[in-house]
Amino acid sequence: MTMLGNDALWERSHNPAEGATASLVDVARHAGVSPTTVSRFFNQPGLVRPGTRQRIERAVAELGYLPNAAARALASKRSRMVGVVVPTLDHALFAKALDSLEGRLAEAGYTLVVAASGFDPARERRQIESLLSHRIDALVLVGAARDPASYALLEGQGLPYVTTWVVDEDGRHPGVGIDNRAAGRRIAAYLLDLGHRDFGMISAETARNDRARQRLAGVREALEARGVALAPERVIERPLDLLEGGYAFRHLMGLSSAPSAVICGADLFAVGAVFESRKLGLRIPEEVSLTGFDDIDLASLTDPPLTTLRVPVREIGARSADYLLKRLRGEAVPASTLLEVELLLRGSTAAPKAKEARR
Amino acid sequence: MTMLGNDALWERSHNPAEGATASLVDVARHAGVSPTTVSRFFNQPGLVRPGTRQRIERAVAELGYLPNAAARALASKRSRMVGVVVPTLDHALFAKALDSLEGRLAEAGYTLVVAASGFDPARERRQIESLLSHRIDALVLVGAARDPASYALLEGQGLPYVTTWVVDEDGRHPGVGIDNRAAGRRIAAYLLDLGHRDFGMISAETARNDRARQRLAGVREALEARGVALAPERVIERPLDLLEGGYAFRHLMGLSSAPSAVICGADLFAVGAVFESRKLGLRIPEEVSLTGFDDIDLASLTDPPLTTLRVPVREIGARSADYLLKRLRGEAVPASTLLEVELLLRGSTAAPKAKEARR
DNA sequence: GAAATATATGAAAACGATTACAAAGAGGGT
DNA sequence: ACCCTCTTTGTAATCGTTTTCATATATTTC
Repeated sequence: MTMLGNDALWERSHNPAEGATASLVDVARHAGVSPTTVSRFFNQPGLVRPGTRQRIERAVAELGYLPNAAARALASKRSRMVGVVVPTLDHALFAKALDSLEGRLAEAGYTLVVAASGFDPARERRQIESLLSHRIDALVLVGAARDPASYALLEGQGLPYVTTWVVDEDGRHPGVGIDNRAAGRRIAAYLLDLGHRDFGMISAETARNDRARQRLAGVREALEARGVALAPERVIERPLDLLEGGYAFRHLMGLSSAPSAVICGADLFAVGAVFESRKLGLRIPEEVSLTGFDDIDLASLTDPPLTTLRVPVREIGARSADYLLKRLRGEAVPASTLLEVELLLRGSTAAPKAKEARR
Repeated sequence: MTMLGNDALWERSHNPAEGATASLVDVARHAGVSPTTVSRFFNQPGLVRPGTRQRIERAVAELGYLPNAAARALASKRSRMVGVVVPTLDHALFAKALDSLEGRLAEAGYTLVVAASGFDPARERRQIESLLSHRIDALVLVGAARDPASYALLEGQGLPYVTTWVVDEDGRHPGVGIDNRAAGRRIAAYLLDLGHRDFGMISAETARNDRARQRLAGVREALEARGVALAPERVIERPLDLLEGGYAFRHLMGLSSAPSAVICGADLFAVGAVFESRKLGLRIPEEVSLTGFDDIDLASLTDPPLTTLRVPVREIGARSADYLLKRLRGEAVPASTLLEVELLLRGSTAAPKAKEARR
């Protein structure tokens, strides 16, 4: 290790290769300017003269300087991090929404901090606390039903946040999503129009999932409006999973009077049901109509392809990001964004068999 | 708003409801102890007397105090955040691995910071810089192929990290994953043993994906070892997507001499191929054998179910977390963890048609 | 009951940025 | 030349913790 004596300043451990990460002060010294100027160089480069800018640039490169986000956050009270709490990452739709969310945020210089709640409100609250502790600048949540304490926390901090997948009916909380209840009504109405009167439904667990709850409620509403009942034993609630969809379908079709149409609260269930139908030797849609929800990739590939409601998942992520970014910039924003769901008519639905079409 | 004069200390804006988040100093004052003690209360509660502890507990509750992680990170040089850069979140396997990673880390009090690289090494490097800037305590990466500058950064900082899905052959980088090359050999050997000699392969884009590259290399090795060639036009590289698998399969089966076995570098391709086979009127495995890779949920549900190699995805996430947590605790850890892949023989493979079984 | 050892607490200096506020230089008008 | 304004740079306080190190208060020990 040769030492040439001409590098003037060597006050502390000034060795860049040492892993002793350089600080802004080191950069300033190296460039022969004040720390303030270096800070400006990063935050409002326009305010620093081109010549100075170059010297700083060089110092930064030579020292391999990386700003310390913690110090930054502490001093500026902005962390440039956005938090998100999803029920689970192990679900294509959440992951897809996250992907577009992350993309938009990264473009804007924000980093995404992720936590999973496992559909548990108490755990969600703890995750929110943890994120708040990290002083995130904004927060993305899924669904509207949660521990009131969670909302209290957010409002107490005045933190910008959005609820996604849903739009709060009372407009109390900003949201980017769809009207799950209306969507439920829509798919039920479609099947009613086809002539169906005997329904079964496969739903995610409504106790822990307000989207599922609303979809089910919408279906119920539409049926009741036409005087059709949906008996409790015709509604199967299961954890969201391909295989569970198959089991539930088998159960429904095994009832003494089997439904002529099965509404699934998620495509995953419906896909499972399609596979199961083959094992059962039941033809879809001839013997039973089947509908999904979400329009995952698979939905169009099954045999028959699924009639379903398309939920604009990536758009939910992107719009949530946009909403928060605008709020962070202090721009005005609509409280909520209601996205359209599209009814996709494919091969899994048809009029009920003649013998069933009463009335 | 009533004001009773008996709350002695009211020096600054001491209003908890105000959203003016209380600081540790506020808590200390409120509890009548020094900031040091409050800090201890959080970090080494054993060192503070039960009586004092209770007073602090109450002060914390009354003020709704949330520690400021930025300040904590700054002072302690530990952020309690772990970073991860995945190619994309829009892929069930990465999401699933992330889910188990997040779970393990959250248990241990660490928060997960997520970034996506879009399979672009330059973007990955930038994401790593951003994460380093946030002073993450550890980092999870996917795959082994990346901008050397990225590794330089990590080593320069002395940051604990793991590469996942792969295990570096030369042991230069700690890894938790499988031996993709050996897996490729394995599936090819199995098909060779069945008597196949005409192969096609559907692979993700090897230029951007070292896992795919290794799987392909493994297949090639096994074939060449038995004197079987894999012509370039028999290898289709496509973005990882269900539909692309179908297109590629159609293309392969349309070649003047179609392969008797198609090896897919991912189940997603294979599932797409199964759907496509139906459209083409090609029977699997009678007319063509098909294999997948990964064992996603769907793989066992298609008709026929897929012969594939099971990759222990959740275990990759969990073990990565364990590895990093141990390193963070300063415990000794094996440099790399090689996980087993399991060959699952299902219905999509069979001996080639007699006319083809030469030799 | 005094000395020695634990156990609990505190004072004050970091940590590495940002940000008012102040000051110095540059350019323009008269 | 002189004053004024605009641009560019610098000084010093601040953000909310952790962390030495020192000190005061219990608890043993003999």
